[in-house]
Amino acid sequence: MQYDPNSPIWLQVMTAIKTDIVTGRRPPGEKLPGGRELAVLYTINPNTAARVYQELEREGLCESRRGMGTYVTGDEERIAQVRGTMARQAAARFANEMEKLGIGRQEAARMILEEEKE
Amino acid sequence: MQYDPNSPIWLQVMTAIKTDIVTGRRPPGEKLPGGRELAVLYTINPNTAARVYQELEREGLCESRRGMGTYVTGDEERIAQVRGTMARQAAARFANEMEKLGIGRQEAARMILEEEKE
DNA sequence: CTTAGTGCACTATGCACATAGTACACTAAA
DNA sequence: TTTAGTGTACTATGTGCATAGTGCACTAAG
Repeated sequence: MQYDPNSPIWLQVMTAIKTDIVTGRRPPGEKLPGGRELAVLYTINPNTAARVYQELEREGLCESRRGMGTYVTGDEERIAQVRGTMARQAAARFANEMEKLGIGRQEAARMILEEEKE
Repeated sequence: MQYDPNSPIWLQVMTAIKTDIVTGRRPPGEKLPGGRELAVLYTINPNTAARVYQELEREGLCESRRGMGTYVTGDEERIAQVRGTMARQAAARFANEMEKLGIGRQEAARMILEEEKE
């Protein structure tokens, strides 16, 4: 994984796993990799990995049990709620950025539809 | 101005001024506030303010002249180019985020058009 | 020449992040 | 009971960001 130096690594890894959860790639109740294993998977420090799970737990997306591991929450309503929030926030941020650039919603939407994939 | 603690302040202030330049709120050739004055305007440290101008100069959006101050570049082509890049990058980032959430371009564009303003 | 404003280059401190390493408590399985 | 895997809690180090403060070189205006 490629990391942006202008943003904390724990936040970037957290967002990646968060996305896996809300899209169902990591289903409710599933066991997540152990802290030490996560560190290897994402080439980060075990302490940073622990931070990732702490923050995910704080958002109600997973539960850590000492000696057993960390699991995706079974609260599907919460997961759906977070997914909606993520989408709405992304849209709001984009609309805001474009507005600051003096580009209206019509034009912004058009750019999304016609955008080239690189 | 409100600062996001998960991103460097110099980058946030830089983006703000960059936006002012590409939208014409700060026209080509205009004198920008002095480093010490900028620090007061944005409630940041003079060193951080200096960093902002250094980075803006590195992007070819302003020119600093010792003893005279910092000025918006007169290269209007460069300004237009940066504006286009900012818009395209914002669109690409948004489309990518939505794709990761399993939301297609049609739906993403619809959200932009129908998004509520808060 | 003097002065004010400027860019620019330093030193120093505090903090968060990321790293490395160690240790302990707990759980499940052999 | 022993063992492996786990979450959790420490200490310690290095780095970048942001802060504070000082000083110097340069420019334009008085």
